[in-house]
Amino acid sequence: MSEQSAAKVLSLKKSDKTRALLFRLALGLFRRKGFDAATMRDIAAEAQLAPGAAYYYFPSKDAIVMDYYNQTVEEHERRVLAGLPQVTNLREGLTLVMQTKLDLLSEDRPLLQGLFRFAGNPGHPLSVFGPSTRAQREKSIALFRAVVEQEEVPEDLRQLLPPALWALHMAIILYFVYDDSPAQERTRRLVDGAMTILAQMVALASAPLVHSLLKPIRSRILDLLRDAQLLPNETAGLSR
Amino acid sequence: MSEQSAAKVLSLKKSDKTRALLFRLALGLFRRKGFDAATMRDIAAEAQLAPGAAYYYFPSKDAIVMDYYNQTVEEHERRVLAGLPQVTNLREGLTLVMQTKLDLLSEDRPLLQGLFRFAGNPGHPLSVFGPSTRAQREKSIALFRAVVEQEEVPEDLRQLLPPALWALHMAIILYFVYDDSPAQERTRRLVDGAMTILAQMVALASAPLVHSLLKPIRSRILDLLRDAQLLPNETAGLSR
DNA sequence: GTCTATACCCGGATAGAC
DNA sequence: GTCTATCCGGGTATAGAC
Repeated sequence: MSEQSAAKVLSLKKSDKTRALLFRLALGLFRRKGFDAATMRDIAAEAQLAPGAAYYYFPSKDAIVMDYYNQTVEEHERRVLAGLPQVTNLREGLTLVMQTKLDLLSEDRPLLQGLFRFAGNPGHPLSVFGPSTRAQREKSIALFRAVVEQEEVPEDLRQLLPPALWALHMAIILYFVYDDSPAQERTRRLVDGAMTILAQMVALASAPLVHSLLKPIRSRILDLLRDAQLLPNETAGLSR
Repeated sequence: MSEQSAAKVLSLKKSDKTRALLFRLALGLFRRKGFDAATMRDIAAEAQLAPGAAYYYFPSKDAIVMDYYNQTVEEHERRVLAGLPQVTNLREGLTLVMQTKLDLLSEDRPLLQGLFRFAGNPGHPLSVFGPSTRAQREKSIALFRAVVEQEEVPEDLRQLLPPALWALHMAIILYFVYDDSPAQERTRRLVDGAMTILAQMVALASAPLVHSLLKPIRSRILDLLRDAQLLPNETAGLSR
């Protein structure tokens, strides 16, 4: 390995610094002004660069959001894995995943517009439900799976819960974006309450008697979701 | 009432015709090319008008979608009310509301991007979850309520179900937008299956024994949703 | 390889003419 | 009332300076 490439790996080249700076300033602007109002010109200007310079580092405005999305997913994974050893039951595990995510996004509500904007656009690379974000989506679902698998949970619930929880988590983020209570404490309470109830329902559904009683209905649900390709079997999620 | 205003009411003035024409052509373009790709210039050109002329009839491109939204909600209500007398049980009622909606939207999947685009933007007038679309949202929820109230359903479920079903219906429309199976039959099957299972679960939860068993958990859910302002009490939905 | 200056172009919107 | 001409902002492309 040459000195040069060693330097590339170890210390940040100038371009990396500039890129990071642009990214940081862009996030700041997105947060302060919202995704639409913050223009590429603003971003470049804040870094005291010409507009074109920004395009040297990011092929498009969306690409910045894509980076943000990736970074968020990775940081979420890191924090959840760090907290997982302290978890002793399902409720705590679910709460960990959800609240950690909200911690991560706490400042980013105006920015999330940029992510939701394409949620209804199957072809768009930034669509959170689309094929191009499948890797991130599956990483997210895997976090829920990790939490669920720490428990003794019936097989069908093990399959069902992770994607269902991910979907719920998307809905909660949407709620979070709309929540104008101070520090979004309303969302926080909702999460705590919902996770408590969910854990109770899972426990109830897992109790032998109820479990066998509900067996047929659960397998019908599984069949339905499989047919709808909503369970990550061979083809995952809405992504196909 | 003067002749003039009588004429205004009875027959369409030229401007009304032009407006209707523009609206029709706009929908056609939105459907064929998607919301983004269809420009106001396209729309005006198709009506053989100058771009600015379109703005005489619609204050913005979004306004066309707003009209579409209103029209859809109203037509949905009309069709559901027409079908309601034939409904004999909850499953049929739920299926009626959902499938009728899909019938209505069957050609409009590319256009729905225009509606979903602002779903994550609380301030935007077109946001389906926002305060400005509250009237339409409540009309929609009322359809579900009408269906639920045709049945003998416990009080707490009566409160819970309509908004929950509306939320599910939004999720299904999202699924529908992503569904590339021929004629979206996958969504159709999903709806049929989901409504069947839902009706079974409601029946199960209403059975006296199970009902009292589940009483505490249901009331906890109600409290939670009320605190989250997700039930249309004094303040409705995400709309506040 | 990094960046500036500038231009392109689209498309939503508007001022004002007929 | 209806429409033409025009504006303006912003994402993006590019030519070339350093």
